[in-house]
Amino acid sequence: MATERVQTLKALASEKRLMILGLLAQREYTGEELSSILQVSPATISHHLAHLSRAGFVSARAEGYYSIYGLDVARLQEIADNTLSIDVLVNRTQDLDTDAFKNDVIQKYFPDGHHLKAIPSQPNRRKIILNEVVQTLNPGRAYSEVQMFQALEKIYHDPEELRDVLLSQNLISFANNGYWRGKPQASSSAGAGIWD
Amino acid sequence: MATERVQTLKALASEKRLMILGLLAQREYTGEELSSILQVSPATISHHLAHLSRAGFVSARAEGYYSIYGLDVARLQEIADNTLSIDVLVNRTQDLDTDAFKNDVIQKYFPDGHHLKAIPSQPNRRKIILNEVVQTLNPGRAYSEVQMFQALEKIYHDPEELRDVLLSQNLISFANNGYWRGKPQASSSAGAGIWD
DNA sequence: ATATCGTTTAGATAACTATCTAATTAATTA
DNA sequence: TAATTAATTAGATAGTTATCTAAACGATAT
Repeated sequence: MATERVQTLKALASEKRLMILGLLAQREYTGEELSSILQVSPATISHHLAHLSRAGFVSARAEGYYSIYGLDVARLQEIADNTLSIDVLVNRTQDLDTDAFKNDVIQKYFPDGHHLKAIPSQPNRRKIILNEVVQTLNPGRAYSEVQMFQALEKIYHDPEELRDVLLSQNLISFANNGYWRGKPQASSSAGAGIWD
Repeated sequence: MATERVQTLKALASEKRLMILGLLAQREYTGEELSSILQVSPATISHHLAHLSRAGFVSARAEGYYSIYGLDVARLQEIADNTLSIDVLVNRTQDLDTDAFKNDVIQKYFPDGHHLKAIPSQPNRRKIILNEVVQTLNPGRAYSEVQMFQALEKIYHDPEELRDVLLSQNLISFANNGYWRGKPQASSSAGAGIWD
């Protein structure tokens, strides 16, 4: 079943029902009157009114064997204000996994979770994947040429290509004789022995 | 085909499409991203976006072989303000024949257009029919007992009953020795010879 | 009491909608 | 040029909805 807000909008998304609302906005009507005016059977009118009633737009009052229907004007305004506001729409996306696309891409390029199958050519995929690769590097230290090679070798069959791509995207940098994740760290007068 | 306003509301009356609107309210998305997040095929996303696009809520911009979709915030507000306002709803009832019920009743009780089949027992039908009967009387003159009998005899098989019912509903009155349609006319010193 | 009346419910059917897969298109990359 | 990619369109199917007729219901009228 659909959620309440969709049921509410579906109640409105019907020519006949909008006409009923328009009529009830002017005065109360019985079912048989609506049936004559809208040229549909009483059963169909009953169906439409039940729909509108469920959504809270109209209320019925019994009088003899008549049901007399009236419009709840405030409810209409409430819908216009609340159901279609940006805030409400945004709020209802909270349950969604907005990282789904990112995760799908990662899943596809790291089928086993560790080894990169290929470097994506499309910029959006490439950005996601390279960002994932760079997570495996330590941001606080320098990598020698060999160390970077060894680190990337675990991930990809062509470490040098991967390194060059990371460089070109400014995800790693080269400074003070070493590679760094992101921008180079403020060097504490680097010398021999910084390669742990 | 449904009217434009119904198409617009139908575009909104869908959980998936409301979610798309909620997402697009936050930033632009491509179709494939929406496909991942909402867990439906790209074809289905395309279908939903076409729907929203037709209703004017989203617009697409091509970038490479991507379509990048964005939300028209003003359009949402416009819908909330215009489609669901009482004034608009009332306006759209102008095309309806709001006398349809009355006409149906008249048709049913005057099958040949002239002779009243029966006096309805339900107040709403009775009111319509008696009002129709009284139209056949001249408002500017007095009717003698016999004249009233003759006038109603043309319409109904029991003129006396009809006359009494009209009297009880105050649709005719008795004053200055004669019957009048509605309230009695200011008599110009009535005497013999007023029975034309 | 019996019949009548407006409404509602049940059941059936036709029209519509959401969704998928497959084919097509337009653009990009190798 | 050939292969890949995202988007769209076409066609099929399952689920939903609008509408009708007929039956059931609750109240009124004869």
